Amino acid sequence: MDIRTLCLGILTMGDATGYEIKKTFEERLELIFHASYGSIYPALKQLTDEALVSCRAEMQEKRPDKKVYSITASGRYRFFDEMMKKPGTDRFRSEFLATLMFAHLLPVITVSELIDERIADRLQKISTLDDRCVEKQTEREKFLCNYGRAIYQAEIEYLKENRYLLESDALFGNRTAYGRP
Amino acid sequence: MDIRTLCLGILTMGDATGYEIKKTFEERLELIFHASYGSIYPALKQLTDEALVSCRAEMQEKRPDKKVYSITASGRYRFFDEMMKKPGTDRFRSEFLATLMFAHLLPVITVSELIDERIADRLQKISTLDDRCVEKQTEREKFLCNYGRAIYQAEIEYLKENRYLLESDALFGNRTAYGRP
DNA sequence: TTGCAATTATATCGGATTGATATATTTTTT
DNA sequence: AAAAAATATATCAATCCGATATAATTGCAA
Repeated sequence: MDIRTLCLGILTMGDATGYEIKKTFEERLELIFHASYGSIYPALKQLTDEALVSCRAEMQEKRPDKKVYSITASGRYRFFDEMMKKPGTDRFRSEFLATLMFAHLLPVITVSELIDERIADRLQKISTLDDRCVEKQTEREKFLCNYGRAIYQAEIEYLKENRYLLESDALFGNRTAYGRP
Repeated sequence: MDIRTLCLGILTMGDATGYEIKKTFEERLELIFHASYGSIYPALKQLTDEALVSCRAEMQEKRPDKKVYSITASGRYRFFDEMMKKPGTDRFRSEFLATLMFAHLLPVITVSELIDERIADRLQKISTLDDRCVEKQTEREKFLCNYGRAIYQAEIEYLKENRYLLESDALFGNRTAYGRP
């Protein structure tokens, strides 16, 4: 499953411009998939070439033309076929966790601050999800909102209960700052 | 933080070949960061050019030479500097969740099987983590193991308790298979 | 009211990364 | 004895990210 497929999926929810698709990725698919303009615009071009989406240009006075994309019938079939494939494995990259992996090479204070900030960030994310979840939405979107909530909450609890392990580990390993005690 | 930096980090734990670094990514950093040969070998080449790692070739009879990499003093300094930077945001991509987002376009049975398989997969992952966690390891690695465990467990519980939301949603939305009821 | 930041909108480019593939020998399992 | 898995390095096309360029509009605070 690539960005092209996800763009098709977003277009099953209604016509949209490239800009709006990007916003959908940010606002509703943040927990699920990331995509940047650098992949969305070329994806839409390719999909248009393959006739999986159609594109109408809405002229606007004194504004660049808005290109509104619609999914075509063959686009819907293609999307369905893609969805029926077994999903590939998750791809995850966390610089935060990578840093914790080497906590013993860092000053204790840095590790503590890092964890504090992470907890604050997760709380922030939960509150954003809560706001978005009360709005009118499908059951599916509520499901995904609360899914994110549950995972973030579990992370916060784990960090609070176990941070001392890293903070004391760093204390002992930190006789010099460069990993050679 | 890029693959180069992570390779440096792995080399702070001891000398290794490209092959061994790949195994470390798979076995110990699976929860954190993904990297393939296509990025690891070029990374090691670049790091060597910058003298952040050194490389000695161990001749082996009737086997390709093993290239064993060691981190240099300037490599350690560089790694420390990178670790002191604020970590960037997590990057996540889940085809599983993306599929759930469009559960209403799929047959109910498919959604159910998908969730069953996901739960089975998470249980499998927990059991692998458990095996690995009992082995001799640092506090940090135990912390990360149990972190993964906590997140996977939270996911399983959430799926079990809320799957009915998607399964009934699919039931209602599934009058035709292509998203046009 | 004026000026500045944010939003709407499209697009491209270099660089990073993936997943597949090629090659070749040894060890382990069947 | 044969097949599969592990050890080991390396490259390539395709994909994707983050930054940047461009440009007009809207909203808000000084």
